[in-house]
Amino acid sequence: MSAFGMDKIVALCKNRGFIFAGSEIYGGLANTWDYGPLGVEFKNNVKKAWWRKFVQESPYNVGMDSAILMNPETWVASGHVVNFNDPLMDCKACKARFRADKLIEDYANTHNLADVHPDGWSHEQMQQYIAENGIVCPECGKSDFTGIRKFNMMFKTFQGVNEDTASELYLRPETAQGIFVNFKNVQRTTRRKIPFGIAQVGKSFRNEITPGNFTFRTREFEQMELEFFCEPGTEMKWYVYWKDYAKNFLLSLGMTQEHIRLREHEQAELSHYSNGTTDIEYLFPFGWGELWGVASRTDFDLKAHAAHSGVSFEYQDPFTNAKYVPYCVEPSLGADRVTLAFLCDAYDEEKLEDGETRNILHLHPALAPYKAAILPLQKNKLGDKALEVYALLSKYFMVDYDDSGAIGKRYRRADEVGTPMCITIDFDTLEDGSVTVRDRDTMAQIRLPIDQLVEYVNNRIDF
RNA sequence: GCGGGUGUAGCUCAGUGGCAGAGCGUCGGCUUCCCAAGCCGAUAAUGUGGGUUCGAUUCCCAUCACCCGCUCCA
Repeated sequence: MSAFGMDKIVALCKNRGFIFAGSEIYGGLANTWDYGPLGVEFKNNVKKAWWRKFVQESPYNVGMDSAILMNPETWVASGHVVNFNDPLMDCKACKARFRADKLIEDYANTHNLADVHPDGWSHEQMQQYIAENGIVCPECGKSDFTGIRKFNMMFKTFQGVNEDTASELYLRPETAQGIFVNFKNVQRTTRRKIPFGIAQVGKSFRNEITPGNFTFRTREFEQMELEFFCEPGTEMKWYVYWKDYAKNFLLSLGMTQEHIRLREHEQAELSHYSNGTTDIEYLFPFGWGELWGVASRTDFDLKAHAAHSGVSFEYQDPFTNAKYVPYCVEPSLGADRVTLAFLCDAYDEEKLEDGETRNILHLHPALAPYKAAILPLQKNKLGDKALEVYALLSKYFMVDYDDSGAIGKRYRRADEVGTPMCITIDFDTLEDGSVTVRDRDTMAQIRLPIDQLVEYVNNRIDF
């Protein structure tokens, strides 16, 4: 377990403008969160870092940004319409909740009724079967259920003016399908040869039954997904490759190694489409939580869309002329989750020699909302010079300017939001054009000419 | 969704059936000028909606939100 509770993280986020509760003035809306001025910088930095490693610096991958609203047939093909749709019923006596199809399956199994498969049944059929066979609540043994309520994890909305079934749309529950349906477009226009990948960052929506743990599980969330296409038979090599690549990404941005673990799914736990899945988990204050799902998905997705749309997703290898539907390895990362993980990992309360405590975020400089704080040691006489330095650096970086209160207090303010460098302007600055750069983590101070600051900060934020 | 708990200032907490308080923070002024100094001043709150009452932040009901546990979870 981490040393600090989530309440400390939430309090810091609220106090310093990282994350606010959503729609607060109207009494809030459960489990929605708004990123404030510092939070949006921080999260954008996380996304930029991911994009740099997975698109910009990758010899294999290209990016795209697909629409949230997609033709509903997409979700029929992907299986989400069927599998994201649970028939729920509650026991009125003991308030326990069950899936009606599971109740019937369990009943069929214990009574050796091999030909009872409720998968394709209507709700009326299931309800009638439960009543006729006197299926009882596994919890309390009574037979007093509510009616079946359809629970679909996908958010539904309407396109156009008519709110009828024909204009029904879903908000995408994952970004991946937007990549799959564009596979041919991207491959043709970029002239990529297998193996190559398509990356995307974007919002997804799932009507989770139980969200919670701050921004860890919300109904609206942002994903950073890569769909990597390779030749069948090579997928295990790439599966291992991206698993390592993903873990190294977290480590290169300073995440504590002991707070990361890779959990390989058991054979029985694997989804029907996967022949290998690993969760990269982080040790949050509330326990281990999944950050990154790395799954070998075989040719399930492309084949499903090919079958449903009638469009062929066959790829012809230009060297061997062999034709095949590519296999896919999918490392899928939660943007809000990994941002929260970096935040929890960076949070610390340091006891100082004088007995005082300072709150500090040891964020990697690449992720910190502000790269530097510009602090004039004296407001009236040094303010103009300090604003010059601010103008110079703000062309390239997010920097803060703070001239209120004692210098020590301003250092603490900067420490608390993870600003890695504090640049102080003093009376010598007016004479020789040099400033003091104070390091957040070591508190060490060095003297630098103003014209070397941009290069210095640039080196510090590299990863 | 179920059970329990909690809602007072930006934060942490007092308090009362009859004018709602402190510390911290924030802002302004004076002073100081390299690690939360000091003084002066300012700032702002009873989650929401009903009910009982002459009067409710306080008592009752509902609702919303949050926390803990359960349940669920591509």
